[in-house]
Amino acid sequence: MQAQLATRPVPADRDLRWRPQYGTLLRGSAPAAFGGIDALGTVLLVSRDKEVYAEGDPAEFCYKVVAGAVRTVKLMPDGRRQVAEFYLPRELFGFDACPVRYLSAEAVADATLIRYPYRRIEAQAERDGNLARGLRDLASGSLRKAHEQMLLLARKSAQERIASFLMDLARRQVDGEDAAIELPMSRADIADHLGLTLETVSRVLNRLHRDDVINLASTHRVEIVDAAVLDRMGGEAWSSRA
Amino acid sequence: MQAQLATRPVPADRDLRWRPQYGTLLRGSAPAAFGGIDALGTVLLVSRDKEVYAEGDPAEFCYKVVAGAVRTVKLMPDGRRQVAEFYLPRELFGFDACPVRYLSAEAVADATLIRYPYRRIEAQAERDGNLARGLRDLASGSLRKAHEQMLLLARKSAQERIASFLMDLARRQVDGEDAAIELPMSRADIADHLGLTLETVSRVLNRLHRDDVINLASTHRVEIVDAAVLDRMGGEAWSSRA
DNA sequence: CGCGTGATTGAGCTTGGTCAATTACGGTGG
DNA sequence: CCACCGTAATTGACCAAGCTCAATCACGCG
Repeated sequence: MQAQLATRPVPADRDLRWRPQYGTLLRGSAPAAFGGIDALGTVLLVSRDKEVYAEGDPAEFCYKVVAGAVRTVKLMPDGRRQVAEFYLPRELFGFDACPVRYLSAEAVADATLIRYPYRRIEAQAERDGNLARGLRDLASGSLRKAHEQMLLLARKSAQERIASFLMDLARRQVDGEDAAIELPMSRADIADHLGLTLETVSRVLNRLHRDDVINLASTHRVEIVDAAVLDRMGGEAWSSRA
Repeated sequence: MQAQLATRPVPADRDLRWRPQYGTLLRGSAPAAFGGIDALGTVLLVSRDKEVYAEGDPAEFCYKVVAGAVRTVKLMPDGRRQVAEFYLPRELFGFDACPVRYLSAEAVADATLIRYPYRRIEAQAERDGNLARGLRDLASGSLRKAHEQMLLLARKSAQERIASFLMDLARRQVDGEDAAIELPMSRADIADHLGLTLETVSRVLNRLHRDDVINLASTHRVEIVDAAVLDRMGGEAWSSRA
């Protein structure tokens, strides 16, 4: 449902708007530890390809994705690009405890976000040990993820990268319908996340389709036909969850 | 001097030993914010290729390198390896706020470390705001470094990777003698850090030598002949420091 | 119904990997 | 002090995964 929203442009009269929060949007926030922060947030709509923040910006806010999707990006002067991470509904980003952004964040598809003032989150964390632990877990989680991505980029084949990526998305997907994955991002985005070209991404996806490991329901929707095979393709000795 | 120590085997009667701290070893600890923690540490000697900790270990301690060098490593079941980071004298590692190690740490060369109990560091940070900020900076620094490495692995050529690596080492080197870098690690270690093969590392280093950008004084010692060129080769629009 | 962006597919090509010697170096023992 | 030995580094020849360039194709939107 919210993926629908992701693909259809919001009738925005401005690229970047914010409004007082809606209680309903805030239900079911990510880890329980973050329950207390919703009251601090305001809703923010960002349309496709618009920046949430830019490299070099002061890091005053952090965010939760409600709908749509966000990518964090690092650029080289000549245009080569690395998509550090995608953020899906319910996920938090921009929580790095740094004074200045070293990545930019952009909406992959029209996105609904909640924005929290960093200062106030920190203040809250002073009082709420649970939240403080949540923040630390978030930080250590990002670092762990980054190191997994480094292994992927340094040592995995194109097919292994795609397989790992799809299984990761499948695990993070909100809905319970096991086998279907929304891919709100373009092939180019995937390529820049996995250190490949968009042609290679396309080729590998279609090969996996031909080999009946996945089903390309549409360009932005993949159904996993054989999760076990896909998982094994990813290389790492993952931790189960059949 | 301490690089010397790195290459010459310590006459260790045991692979892994610890002794009460030596005051003299603790001078000039990394960022000023960490001044207060020295009293909590004990000295630890680890000989070449021995583990400081393993993936899966509980993360009870964190460390400072006094002499020698350490690498953090991630392995795939089939043996493919990624060296996440090297740690040189004065640098801190193992400070990730996670309950369990997701990387292993090994001595690249015989190393002298100082080991701090994580709990006590945290307790200290409760009282010492400076230290707390130091820990946060360390975390955000690692994340930033990891993302730079992701860009390197995903998008840079072999030559760019080597150039970036050498400039990074040069900047981190302790001594003032500008142009000389100690490379305590093997070509294979470098390769596994940069997502290359050891043959490619060797070829590129020797090409840079032939092109008079660097001078291979010995296998483990590189002198930078033309830092500006090397820097430019690295790709990123670095932040100066001629 | 047509148009434009994004995806797919194909045909070479390049960079870096593989395999295989050969060389050099540090450490050891005579 | 020097010869020897084992490991690590270098170098070469060849190979292949994935990139580049270039058409097509197809889907979503007006």
